[in-house]
Amino acid sequence: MAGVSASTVSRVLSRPDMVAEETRTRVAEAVAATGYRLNRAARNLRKQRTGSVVALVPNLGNPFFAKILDGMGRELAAAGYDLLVADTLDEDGRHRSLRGFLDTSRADGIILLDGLVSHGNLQGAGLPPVVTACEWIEDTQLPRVALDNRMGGQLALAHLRDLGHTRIGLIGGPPENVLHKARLQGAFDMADGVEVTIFDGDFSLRSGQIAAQRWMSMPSDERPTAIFAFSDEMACAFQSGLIREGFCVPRDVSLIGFDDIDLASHLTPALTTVRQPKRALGQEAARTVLARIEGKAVAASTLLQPRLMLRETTGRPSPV
Amino acid sequence: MAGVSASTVSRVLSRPDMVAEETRTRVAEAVAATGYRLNRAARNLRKQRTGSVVALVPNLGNPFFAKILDGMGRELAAAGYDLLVADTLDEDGRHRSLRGFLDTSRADGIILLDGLVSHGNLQGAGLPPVVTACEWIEDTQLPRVALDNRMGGQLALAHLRDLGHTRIGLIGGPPENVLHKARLQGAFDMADGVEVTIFDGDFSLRSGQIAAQRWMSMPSDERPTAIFAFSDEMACAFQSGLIREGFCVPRDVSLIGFDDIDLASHLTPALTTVRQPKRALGQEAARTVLARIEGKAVAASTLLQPRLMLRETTGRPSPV
DNA sequence: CACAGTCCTGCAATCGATTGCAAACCTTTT
DNA sequence: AAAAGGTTTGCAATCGATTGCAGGACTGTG
Repeated sequence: MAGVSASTVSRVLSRPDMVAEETRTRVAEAVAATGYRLNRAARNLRKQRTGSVVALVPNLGNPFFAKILDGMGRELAAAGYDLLVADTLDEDGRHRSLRGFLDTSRADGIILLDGLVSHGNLQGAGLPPVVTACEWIEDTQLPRVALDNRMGGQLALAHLRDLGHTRIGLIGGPPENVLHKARLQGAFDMADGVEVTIFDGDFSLRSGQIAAQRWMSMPSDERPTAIFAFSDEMACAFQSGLIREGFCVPRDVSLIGFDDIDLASHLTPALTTVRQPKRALGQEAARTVLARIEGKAVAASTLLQPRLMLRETTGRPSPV
Repeated sequence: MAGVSASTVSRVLSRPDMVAEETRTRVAEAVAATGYRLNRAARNLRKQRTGSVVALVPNLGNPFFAKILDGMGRELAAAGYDLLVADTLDEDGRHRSLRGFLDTSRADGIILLDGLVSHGNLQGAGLPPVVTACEWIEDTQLPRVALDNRMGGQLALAHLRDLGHTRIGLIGGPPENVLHKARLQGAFDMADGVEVTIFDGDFSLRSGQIAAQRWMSMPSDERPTAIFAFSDEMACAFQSGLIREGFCVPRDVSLIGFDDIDLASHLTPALTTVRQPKRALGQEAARTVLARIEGKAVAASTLLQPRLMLRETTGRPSPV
């Protein structure tokens, strides 16, 4: 050692101003010389905190969540917190128990990105603060950070309607999904005088492909002249399904997606879509848990604004 | 309590067979009734472990890594470990110090997915075991889990050559990148009698776009008749850049990518590419750290096999 | 009945950092 | 010179689970 007690070392590291100049440098030298590293488990035990935040995502492999986690991770790292990630779904797509994560000795805060978790699990004393992000859980008081999905739906549909489309198809998500419901509502807000057809979907490429088949199988005078897909993946698969069969976008059908994934602008034709500020969502979610961890009050709901990205897949309906 | 000491409770939870049947149930009831939760910080302190593994990735937002993390996360969760993620790069793309993570009180093991970390940081006693995955660090003994990138390069180039191409362009990665070097080597292994042109790249969409411009600016009798891009993103941007100017794939140029991202098969035309088993890479990396954590010996290098995914972007060179 | 052998449980030390309290030292004022 | 105030440091308790060791209870055998 440097001839001082452990208390002093601790103080040098946490509140250096409390320690005399000379002692401080002596300790600092000893720390450097011995390569001393603070033991986090001991600190956590004593301080009753963990220094980490858990993000619970339905599917870690989804690129959309990757961008969100990126924003989240940076914000947390800047505040000195670690980011722990875990799936809410097991290999078979069933929700697994989250009990293990809802534990103050595991994490100081939880960011939940899955809206289909039963809120029973999130009740009770002694849990770390929970914030929902991107998705949210209905009938619950948990703070929410999300895109204004309803507005997103409005933007998309208004755009198509403004172009003159009166038969519009929607490729939605799972019916229970809150994003699906909110976007649907937004779409219907703007659907006066529009005939809306719903194509089932689940945000995946596969379901976009299926929607394409269904569209092509419809009599041509009944086909929607425009499609609003609730994810870029579905839009992309829809588009490629059609092009593969000789249809042309936007000549035969206008198409608008949702998310604005990086690839959207590099498709041919480039995909018109509703942009979600993904990194900003992650950052805002992180800020919100951090505030809750520090016991500050936070807004019940933080809505970020979507933006319409006009590119090449939408146009006026063909005459006739 | 249930009328027993803390020791007994601890034993019920960790080695129940050591405890009498009756005591065990009594304790179990008390645990259920009081909602007792074990404090992980205390356990970690006592056991000198953390129960978590850190994955250090160059860019959390990259969908490619998302898939890898997915496989990794599942494997680790099954073994009772948490997955912590952190970026090796700061907002400006500079490498930040990893000292903080190389600490046994932070994590029991490290999976490093960035090949450009100077190995000086990874030396020294008292560090948790480090395993490199996907990328690796040259001149170092760290265990590696990666795709056989050289083989991937061979597959791609052999395919193009077999189709009859003799002028082939490569869109590479950053020159220092180990993946770039390995794929390049593989490509040259098969380049007998082939005139190879290198287009600079960095795996990003943007660089694919730039390569497209360069290709189009070449005199048509000097243009490579086939392109091998070292990432699907670059291939995709290259393709869209060309199509946008009225060129046709594979009529005017054959194109093969690398990775097999989900979208590859939903582009038009669908992208021929070299598939990386992304989840398997993550799993294998996880298994390897776990083995190292348990002190087992592991292979110095685990290579997974790439697979050629034949789709629509490659064909024979046009006559003339 | 005594003794050995099992089985179960509690005692107490331990992991390493933090922090309230008080002692020690130093400066300034009366 | 003594009292008052301020600064710096160490002492010792604390966070909660784990585990080697020892003692107590119980069973079976000679």
